[in-house]
Amino acid sequence: MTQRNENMPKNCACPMADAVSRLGDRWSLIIIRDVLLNKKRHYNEFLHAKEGISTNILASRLRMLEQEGLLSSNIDPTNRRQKVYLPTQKARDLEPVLKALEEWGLKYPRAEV
Amino acid sequence: MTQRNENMPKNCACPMADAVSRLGDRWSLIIIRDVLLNKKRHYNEFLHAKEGISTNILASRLRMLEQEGLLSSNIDPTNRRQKVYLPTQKARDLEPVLKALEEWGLKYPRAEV
DNA sequence: TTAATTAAGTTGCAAAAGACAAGTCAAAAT
DNA sequence: ATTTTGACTTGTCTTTTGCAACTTAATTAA
Repeated sequence: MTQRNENMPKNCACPMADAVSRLGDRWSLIIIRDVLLNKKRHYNEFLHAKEGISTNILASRLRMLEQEGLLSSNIDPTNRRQKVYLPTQKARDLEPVLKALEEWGLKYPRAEV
Repeated sequence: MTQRNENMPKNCACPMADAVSRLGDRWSLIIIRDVLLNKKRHYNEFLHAKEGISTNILASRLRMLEQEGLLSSNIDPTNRRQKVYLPTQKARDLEPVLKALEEWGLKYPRAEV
């Protein structure tokens, strides 16, 4: 299990740094994007995002996002081996962050495409 | 030198993921916050951010942010051993991202303070 | 009704990134 | 001339990531 930057002080008094310490890794926001904007709901859908996350990292991120209260999960009653992940309000409230990142990314695409 | 997630495809066609692959680590946005909002300009000021970045990581991040065109650096003419880092427009355009993260962080402070 | 497939993981190992302490080196202050 | 300071680098250790292979239970196919 990942441990979100334990050496940052817990009460760092800067909500922005606080947010970064919880979301500032390479995958959390990608998963949030997929569940929020691309309506992905299952492990396999997240796994096949074109960014290419690996299975163990995906599993640990889903677990962590659930612990952080950004995702909820239930077993699909119609197919008991499918797990359904859903975004919480806490995740939905990240949409402005995604939007802002998207706009910046559009304005400044990476150099050596 | 850090290498921002080389295994993400370069042309991943999602500007948001593209932005995350360049800024989604524990320190880049903290440094951008300091240079942008807290008007920090020198290595030592960044170093003493209350989040506690270590010297080698700070050096590599400053170098990388400069390469990415988010910071410019010049030697202070009045004190030739001081290096002055300044944000570029590209960095200033991250302000909406910082704002959005801050608002989310305010609404959802970390649990076990 | 046994056999194959599939969803959602786990395990093991190598490589990369991060943390911490100590050291370097040139410029400036004493 | 000596000490202090700013901006780093180096070395070592730990943590996180990436990759491949394996597991387990549920479902589908033969």
